[in-house]
Amino acid sequence: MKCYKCLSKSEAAHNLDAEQLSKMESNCGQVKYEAGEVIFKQNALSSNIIYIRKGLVKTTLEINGRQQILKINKAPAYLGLPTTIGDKINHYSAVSITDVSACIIDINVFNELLRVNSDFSYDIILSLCKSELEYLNACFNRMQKQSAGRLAESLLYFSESIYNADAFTLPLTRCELGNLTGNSREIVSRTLQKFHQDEIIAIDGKLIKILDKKRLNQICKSG
Amino acid sequence: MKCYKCLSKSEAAHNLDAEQLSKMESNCGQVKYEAGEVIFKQNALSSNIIYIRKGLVKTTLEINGRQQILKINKAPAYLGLPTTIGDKINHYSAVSITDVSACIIDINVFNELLRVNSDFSYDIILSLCKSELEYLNACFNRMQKQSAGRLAESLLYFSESIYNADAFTLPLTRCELGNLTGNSREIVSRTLQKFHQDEIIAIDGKLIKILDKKRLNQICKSG
DNA sequence: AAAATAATGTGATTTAGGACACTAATCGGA
DNA sequence: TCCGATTAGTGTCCTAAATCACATTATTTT
Repeated sequence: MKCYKCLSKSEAAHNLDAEQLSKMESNCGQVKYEAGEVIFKQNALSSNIIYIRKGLVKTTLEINGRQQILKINKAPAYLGLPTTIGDKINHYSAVSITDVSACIIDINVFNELLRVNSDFSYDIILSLCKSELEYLNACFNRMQKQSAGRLAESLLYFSESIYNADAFTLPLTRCELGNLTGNSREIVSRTLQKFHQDEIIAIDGKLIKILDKKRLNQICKSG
Repeated sequence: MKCYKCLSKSEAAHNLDAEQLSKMESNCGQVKYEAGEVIFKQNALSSNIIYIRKGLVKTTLEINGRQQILKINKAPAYLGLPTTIGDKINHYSAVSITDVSACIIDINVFNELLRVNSDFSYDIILSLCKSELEYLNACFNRMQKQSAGRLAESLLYFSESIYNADAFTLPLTRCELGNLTGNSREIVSRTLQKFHQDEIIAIDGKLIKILDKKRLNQICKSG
């Protein structure tokens, strides 16, 4: 597919002219991943920028056998800008959690585009800044809140930022939800159960419906 | 002082030509802060980029009366790029923890420089990427390790990244060290005491000397 | 130098949440 | 359609760490 008529082009890529787009196009692979595939791996050499056109991807950090899900990345989004530009090796892994369509862009071409098109590079700066603000928020959330607050935050995040719906199918297992929120699998189970009992949410396996968003927000905010 | 002969210019600013530097110079204030002064405040409108030429600054996030120190920023460094470029209001505060010399750069001028000089903007992208990788590391550190591991990490950070010395004067109170590492004041006291008893460090008030770096590293890594 | 304020050290108590052990359910493949 | 393998729920126990409550020191302030 040609980049210039791509409908899921990134905000930044709208600043590229025909020549620059065709340059990108000829150095860019279009790939499809099924759910659960590794897109790139922590500690591997990083030589590509990934642009997610469709789907959800988790970025994870693993040390000493312990795994932390850093973020749920939703299309459209660049993946691994920091880890590809900021260092030679990947500081984290990326794994698809739904079916994913992605463009794999050569880092050298990407860097060249950053050099020649300042509108493009400014948009990249913007997105890096916004992503950092998100991380800081998440950092606070995880550090200063306790179990229920962190979990409430995650549910609201899925509802508001990922699915834009009160009811959704959680794309993660309880264990992964634990890795995302810094809880054990058991605590996730119990806390969700508790929310269910209190009629804040309804659960049916992975299907979750937020019944009392106000109360969930309160739990999230008060910690 | 003229920017073009400034010796503590940022890496990025070395890419600016004479004209661009003079543009920056005429829209830039040089300010000195004593330890403990607020440089910018969370929730205030953000209209300046701060460049720290000398000193240490803590960035802090406060919600519901709970405070989290996000990072100890050491000169030379830009402060608040994400919060100034990424949003209209500051998502966090910055407070000097030593005497600080800083340049206050108007955001509009800074943005203009990003637009006209792609080498400058590439270096800014680089520093944003590196800073994000640092945050991710810190995030993991704080999430997955327990008290002693987090504290060990902080001591090593001060020793290796801030002071480049085994002995140093901690620039934070026990309480602040708690806010940085996600511990209570009491646990910080007790754990430092414990390290002292085990002859891993020597303490005299704020003076800290690392005696057994190997063991401290091990505590840091194993969590 | 005295008084006020803030920072630190320490014991006792409480509690959130992790670990383990097991059962039940659900999924995915041949 | 059956079987092994993940995934989920739940009770019990235990530990790390927060909190409380003071005692004790530094540091400012006047």
